Amino acid sequence: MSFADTFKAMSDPVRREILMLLRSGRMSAGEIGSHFEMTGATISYHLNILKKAELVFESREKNFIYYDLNTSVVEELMLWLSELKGGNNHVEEV
Amino acid sequence: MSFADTFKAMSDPVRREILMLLRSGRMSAGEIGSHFEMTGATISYHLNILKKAELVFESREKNFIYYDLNTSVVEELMLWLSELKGGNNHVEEV
DNA sequence: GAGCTATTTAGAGTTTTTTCTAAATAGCCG
DNA sequence: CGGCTATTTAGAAAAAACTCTAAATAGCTC
Repeated sequence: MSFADTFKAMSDPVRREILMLLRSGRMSAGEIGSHFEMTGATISYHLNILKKAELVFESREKNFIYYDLNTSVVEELMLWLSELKGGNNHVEEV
Repeated sequence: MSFADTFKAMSDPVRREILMLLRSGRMSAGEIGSHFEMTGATISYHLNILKKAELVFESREKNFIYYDLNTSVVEELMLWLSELKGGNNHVEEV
C-alpha cells in the first residue's frame, strides 16, 4: 500500500509497540496479543493495518500465524524524514 | 509534547505537505494556506497540531505569523526508527 | 470427523479527527 | 480611531479510527 498508510500505521501507540516487540524476532498473533490488555480481535485489527502498510509480513505455520518486522519499509520512512530534514534545496541564500 | 504526538502529527497528509513546504524556509500561515484548497481555519488547526508536536515553531512579525520547520524533532523521529530497524538485541542466534 | 486451539471477520458502539462557517482577536496603516 | 488584513478560536457536522462481543474460518490432533 501507499506511503500514507505507512505513516498512518505508525501513528498508533499499540502498533508501534507491536513493531518494537517484533524487533527481537517473529511472534505469533497470540503471543503478541498477550502483551496487551485487549481482545485478540483488536490485536488482529492492528496487525491487519500493519500488514497492509507492509510494515510486517505473516507466515503461516501449523495453525499459528507468525508476524515479522519488515525493516525495508522502515528504511523508506527514514529516507523520507531524511529528505525533510536535509532538504535545503530551494534556499535563497547567497 | 510527547513522542506519540509527533507521530500523530506526521500521520496526516496535509501536515506532511506543510512540513515539506517549510523545507525551503519560513512561511506565513496565509502563504501555507494558499497551497491548499482548505479554509484558513483548517490550516490553522493543522499548524497548531504541528506546533504542539514541536515540529514547527512560529515567530510573529508585523501582523503575520511565520512558521519554521524544527528539524531536531525530525531527527528524534529518525532515531526511533533507527532503533526499530537496527534493534537486533534479543536475537537467539548461535 | 469431532473437538480444540489460534486467529480473523462482522457489526455495533464510542471516541477521535478533520473540516467547515461564523465570530473573535490582534496588529497594522491611513 | 476606524477600517483592513492576517490569523485563530468556538461550535457543529461528518468521517475515520479504535475497541468490543459474537460468530466464522482454518488447521491441528485424537
